[in-house]
Amino acid sequence: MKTETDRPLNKILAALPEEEYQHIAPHLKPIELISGQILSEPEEPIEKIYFPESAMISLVSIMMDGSTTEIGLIGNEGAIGLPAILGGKSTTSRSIVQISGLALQISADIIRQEFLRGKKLQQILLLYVQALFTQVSQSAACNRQHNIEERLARWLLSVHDCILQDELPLTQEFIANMLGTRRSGVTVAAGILQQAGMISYSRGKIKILKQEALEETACECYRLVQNEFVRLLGSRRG
Amino acid sequence: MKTETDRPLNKILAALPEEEYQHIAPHLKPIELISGQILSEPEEPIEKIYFPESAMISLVSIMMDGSTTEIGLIGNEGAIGLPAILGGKSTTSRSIVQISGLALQISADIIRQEFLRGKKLQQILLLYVQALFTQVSQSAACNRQHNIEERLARWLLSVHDCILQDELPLTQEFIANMLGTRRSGVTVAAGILQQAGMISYSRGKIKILKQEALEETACECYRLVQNEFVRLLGSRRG
DNA sequence: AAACTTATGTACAGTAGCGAACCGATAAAG
DNA sequence: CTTTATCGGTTCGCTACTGTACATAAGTTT
Repeated sequence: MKTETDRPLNKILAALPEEEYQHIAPHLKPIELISGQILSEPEEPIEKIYFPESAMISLVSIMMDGSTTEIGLIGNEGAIGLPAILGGKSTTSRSIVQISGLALQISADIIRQEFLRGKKLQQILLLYVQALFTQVSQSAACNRQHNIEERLARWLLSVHDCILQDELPLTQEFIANMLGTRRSGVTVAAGILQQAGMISYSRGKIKILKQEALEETACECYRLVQNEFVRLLGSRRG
Repeated sequence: MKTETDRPLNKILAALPEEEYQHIAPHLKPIELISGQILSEPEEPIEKIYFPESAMISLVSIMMDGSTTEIGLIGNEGAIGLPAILGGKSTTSRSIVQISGLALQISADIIRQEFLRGKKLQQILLLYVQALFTQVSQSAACNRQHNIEERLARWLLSVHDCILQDELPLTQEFIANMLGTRRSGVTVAAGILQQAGMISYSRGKIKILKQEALEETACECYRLVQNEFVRLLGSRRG
């Protein structure tokens, strides 16, 4: 009688056939990630890959003047440290934990080795690369075309999808760093959403009250990216 | 006595070992691409991959209101149609020829087959995916943080690097569609650059006069992406 | 309870870029 | 050579957002 192992919440790992999962399972190490923790800095060699279980991580671009802009958002549908697979060994962005939670850590070498076997893991990871690519692309256009209110709504929905809780531990200052705007700009936009009853917040705790209304307020980018995640990976995410 | 084949200008193809190149060479078909020509639309299945020789292609995001924003720029250092390799079969963006020239066309199936053999072609293409990813990421942040003048200078330098001519056949209208701004905004920014003697233009022909001065005017994104291309692929590009 | 820290609310002048229009210049077409 | 189309220059009121500053409120520490 064959025993099936309990599978992680992480969608990539969960989608692997038993045989492949067994290859890497012994090397997966559960790690508690804490909000604000930095997993990697620009130019820094990437030694570990993380598969989020309940944590949420942002990829952030940092300009010379110190301003920051989020370029990607990763929850349990994805993985941090793709350059280890693509071969570049480092990135030009920072990986920072946005929302505390668990992740499974594994050595970059081991995952790359398994990737190079060319089986299901490779297939899924490449599809995920494309999904993330779409997300980043859309953000590039979104940052150019949409205003703070639309982008804030989009972003809140995306985070909500990532962690599946109705209360998000996020200060406006933090959000401003992600959206690449002033904190006061976030206050104003958030005020409008709150006035309309879509969210409520106080001191770093934001509650999503009306998901549908938020989706109407958000720009088209939310839906577009979400659809592409579903198409490519068969699951939600914006 | 073994005959080495003449190699394409395209950097990816040029970097392949002879044996691998011979696998795909018979299937490469030279195609003349004409400015304005659309290689693929959002959601459209990708059947062909293009390796630019002298042409330049832009990846463009199109919003529902018709506004466009360039998210990526591809010259002879790269390839169009990566989703064929990543497995997604289509993109959410448009591939449009910006500057006429030659490209080598090949069926997506054949390149994917060769890619899956897991040799040098895979290695190079994955590195290129990362390089392009960096470019798009940086554009996302750049679109948020930098003004038209800086972005225009960056963009002109990037195009210049892509096609290696000092005269660029580009109307301001076209550029505006790439930068995601009004045409009149481009006119003003271009006017400043021309006043400063960095460029000159008339009726769709832009000349780069002072590369160095342009680089000082451009935002840091130009250098950063260029450096990353060099690091990953050993060649210039912004 | 007082002092401090952190998060949020608000205000306001200044600016970049939008949106739209119009005009002139140059090139292409008849 | 005249007409037409395209491209670039310019203007102008308008808006969103910046940059900065200060005020209030809710937690935290002492």
